[in-house]
Amino acid sequence: MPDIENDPKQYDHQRIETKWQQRWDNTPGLYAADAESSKPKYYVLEMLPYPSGSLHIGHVRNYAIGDALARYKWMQGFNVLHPMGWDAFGLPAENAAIKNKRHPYEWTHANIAEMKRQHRRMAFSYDWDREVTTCEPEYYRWNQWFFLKMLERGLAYRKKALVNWCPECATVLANEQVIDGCCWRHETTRVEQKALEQWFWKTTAYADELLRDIDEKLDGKWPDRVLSMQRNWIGRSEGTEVDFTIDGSGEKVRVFTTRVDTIYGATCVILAPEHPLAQKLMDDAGRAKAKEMVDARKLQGPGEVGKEGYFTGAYAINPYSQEKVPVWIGNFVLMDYGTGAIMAVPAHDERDFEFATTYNIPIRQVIRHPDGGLELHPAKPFTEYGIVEDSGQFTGMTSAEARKVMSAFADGAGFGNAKVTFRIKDWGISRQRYWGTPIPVIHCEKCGVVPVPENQLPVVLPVDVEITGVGQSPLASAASFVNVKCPNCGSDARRETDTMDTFVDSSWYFYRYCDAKNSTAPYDSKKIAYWFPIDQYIGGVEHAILHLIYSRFFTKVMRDLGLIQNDEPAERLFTQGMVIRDGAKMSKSKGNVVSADDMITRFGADTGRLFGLFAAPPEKDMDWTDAGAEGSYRFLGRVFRFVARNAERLTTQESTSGAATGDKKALRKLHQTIQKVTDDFNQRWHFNTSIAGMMELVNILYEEEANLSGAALGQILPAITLLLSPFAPYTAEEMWELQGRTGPVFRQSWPVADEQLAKEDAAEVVLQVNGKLRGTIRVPFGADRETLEKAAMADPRVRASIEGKQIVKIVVVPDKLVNIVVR
RNA sequence: GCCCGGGUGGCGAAACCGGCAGACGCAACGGACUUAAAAUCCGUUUCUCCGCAAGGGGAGUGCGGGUUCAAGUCCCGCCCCGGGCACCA
Repeated sequence: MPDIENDPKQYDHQRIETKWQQRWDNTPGLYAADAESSKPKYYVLEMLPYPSGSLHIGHVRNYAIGDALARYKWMQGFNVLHPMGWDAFGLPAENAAIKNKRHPYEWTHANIAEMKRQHRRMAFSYDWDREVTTCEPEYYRWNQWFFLKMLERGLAYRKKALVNWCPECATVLANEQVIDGCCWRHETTRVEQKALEQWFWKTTAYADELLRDIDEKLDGKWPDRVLSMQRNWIGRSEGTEVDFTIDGSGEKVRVFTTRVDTIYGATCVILAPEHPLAQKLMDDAGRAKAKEMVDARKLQGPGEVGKEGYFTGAYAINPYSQEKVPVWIGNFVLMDYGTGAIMAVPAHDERDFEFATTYNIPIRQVIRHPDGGLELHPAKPFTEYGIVEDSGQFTGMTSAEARKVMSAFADGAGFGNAKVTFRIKDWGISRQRYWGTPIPVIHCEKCGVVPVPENQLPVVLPVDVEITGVGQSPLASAASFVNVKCPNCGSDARRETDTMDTFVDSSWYFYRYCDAKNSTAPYDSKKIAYWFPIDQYIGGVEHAILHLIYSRFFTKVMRDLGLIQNDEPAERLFTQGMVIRDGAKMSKSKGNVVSADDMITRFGADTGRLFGLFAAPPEKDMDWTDAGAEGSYRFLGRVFRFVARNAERLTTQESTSGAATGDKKALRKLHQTIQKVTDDFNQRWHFNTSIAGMMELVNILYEEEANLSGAALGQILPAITLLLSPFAPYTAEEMWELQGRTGPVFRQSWPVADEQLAKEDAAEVVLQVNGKLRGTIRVPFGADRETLEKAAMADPRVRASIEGKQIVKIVVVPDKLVNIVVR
C-alpha cells in the first residue's frame, strides 16, 4: 500500500498546498507590480468584492479567470498590475451591527481579514501593497474631495426628490431593499414615496458622451449585452418640442414628441397629473382627481395598469393647424420624462389609441402606409412610418422627411424646436444611513449650504454612534458631529447627516490602486497615465448598468477636471457567468453554497480553480457538481504523478527502453497543446477547451509513457508544468521543483510552440459520396486534385456507393475532402 | 411590446472560416490490480436497423422552409428558455 502521506510522488493536495502557501507567505512582494519598467504594462482587474464574510465557489471561479490571465501575462513578459480591495461601506454591516451588537467597523474588518486569508489560500496573485479599503478615511476623504469638485463645477446639486420610505422602520430604503413594492424587513408593509431634499450628481450632463462612446470607444471590446443594456438605460430619443397655446389665457404648454409628423392627427393634449399647469387649469374636483392618480401610481407595483384621464375643462391650440383640442390629465403621462405633457395622436400611437377609445376622443388618421391606402385597422393604430396625409403644406412627405422639416418649421415660427431627450436620470447619491461617506457640507441658517473647506477633509465618520435601524439617520443623533460652526460666518450650524451611496466608492477605486498610499491627492496623475486604461476588467454582468455607468461617468468627470487623460476606464470588459448548483444560483438562503474552505480541504485550491474554468466557458453560467470537481482532481493527480515519476527517471539518467517510438506523437501533441492554450488566452478565453487539450495531452503521455526518450521528456515535463501553472499554481510549483528547477513558476517564460513539430505528417482527407461520409484516407499535404480523385476512386467503400451511378461532379478541397456527386 | 443572449447524447460541454457532429469531462457498464474495498490503470458508451461475427446501412444539433457538392454553422418564417428595458410620448 502506497504511503500517500509521505510519498512525494503521490498527489497529496494538502501537503503540496500548505507547503507552498507557507513559502509564498514568506516572500514579500511576490506579486508586486513594478512602478517603472522597460516591459509593457498590463492592468488586469477583477471587480472588488463586498466583504460579506467568506469566499464561496462563485468568487473562486470569478477570481480564477483574472488570476489565470495575470499569471499568463507575467509569463509573457508584461509588467502586470493585479490589485484587490474591499467595497467596505454598505448596509449589511449596519444590519449586522443591529443584529449582533457589533460595530460595523469591527464586523467589516473581521470579514476582510477572513476573506484575505482565503484569497491567499487560493493563491490569487494580488499585489497586496496596493490594497484599498473604501471605509477608511484615507480613501473616503477623496470621495468628499470629488464631491466638492463636482459642487464647484455645478455637477452636484440639491433638490427635493421622491425616495422609498418604510413607515414601519421610519427610514429611507435603497431601491435594492424594496421587494415587490414592500419593505424587505416588513414584508407586508408597502413602501411609500416621500419627498426629501437629496443630493444629485449630474450624470445627465454626460448622457450624450456616455452614449456616443459606447459606439466609438467600447463597441467590440465590451460585451454586446452590456452595451445594449447601457444604451437602453441611457435611452436617447430624437424628437421635437412644440408649444400649444391654452385657449383664452394664452399660456403655453410645451409637449415633447418623437413623431411631429403626426401632429395634424393630435386630438387632445394630455398632461401629467402633477403638471403645474394642470393644477392651475383645474378646479378642486380636478385637483382631487389628480392627487388620486398620483397616489395610485405610488402604490402601483410593476406591470401595466389601465389608462385613466380627466378633462381639465381647458382647450389648447395646435400651432400647426390652429385647431382647438381639449386638455386632459392622464395617469400614464410621466412628469419626469420629456416635458411632462404630450399631444395625443390616437391613430398612430398605441397608448393614445387606448386612451381615446376609453374617453371617446376622435381618432384622426394622418399617416398612410407607403404602399397601401388610407385604411385604418378598426382595432389598432398604425404606428409605423409612412406618407403624411391631410397635413397642410406637409402633405405628401415621408414621415422621416416630415420630422425634420416640421421641426425646423417650428423653430422658424418660434413655437418649438428639435430636441434630444434622455431616459437616464441624475444620480441621487444621498442615503439616510450611517455606514457610508459623510457628505461634506454644512447647513447654515445665514449662508445656506456651505461646502466643508478642502483643508478640513476628511469629515470623519464618528465611531461612537448608536445604530438602531429605526428613525432618522444615526448621524443626526451624534451631537458632536452635527453641531458645528459655519466655516463662512462662524455662527452655529448643522452638519449634513446623509452619507453617500456606496456606488460612489466603487466608481473610482481602480484609480487609487495605482497610487494607494497617496495622502495629498487621490492619486498622482503621472501614475494613472502609465497604468490606464485598465487593459482587462472582469466582473459580473449584474453590474452592467449601475457600477459600469457610474465608473464611466466618474472617468469623464475626472478627465474634465484635468486629472487624467483617458476617456474610458477600461479598454476591455469581460463578464463572467454565475455558478449554479442544483439548478439555482448559489446563495445562503437556498442552502446550496459550497464554501471555498470546504473545497480547499476536500480537493484543494487548485482543483477548485481548475474545475471552475473547465466546466463551461467563463462567460457562461456553470453548474457546480462535486463529481465534476472530482474529475478535475483526478486530472491534476494524473499530470502530477506523470511528472513526478518521470522527473526521477530524467534525473537518474535512466534510458528508456522503447527506442523513443512515442516521441514523435507525444511531442506533436505537446506543441499542438501549447498552440491551443496560447490561442485561447489570446483570443476567446475558452479555458474549458485549453484544459481539455491538456487532458488529451496527458492521455497520450500515459499511452506512450514507456516509449518516450529522456530528451523528449526533457521538453515535455517543463512545458506541461508551465502550461498548467496559470490554472493550478500549487501543483505546477511542486512539479517545477520536482524537476530540480527554481521558481516561482509564474516568473518563467511562457512556452513557445514549434510549428514544425506540431504539424501532422499527413493530411487526413474525408471521402464523401453525395455529401455522405464513406471513408477517410491519409495523403501527403498538398496532394493535387488528380491524386486525391484517384485515391478516392480507389477506396472500396466509395466504389461500392458509386457503383452503377453516373458521376456528375467531383468537389476537391485540398488536404481536407473529396465529395463525389452521383446521380 | 422593444433590445440582447441561448436551444447539440443520460448530464456539463466541443466543433473558432460552411467540410468526419458529440473532443474533453461526469455518470453508467465491463476488465486489470487487490483476500476485499478504496485509490489507480485499461476499455465500452448518440439513437436505431441488418449480421453469429468482422462489418455495414439509416436517422440525428428546438420546429418548418430555403441556399449549397456539403448546413449545428448562412438566409427566411416560427416555437421555447434566460437576461435587460418597459405607459419614455
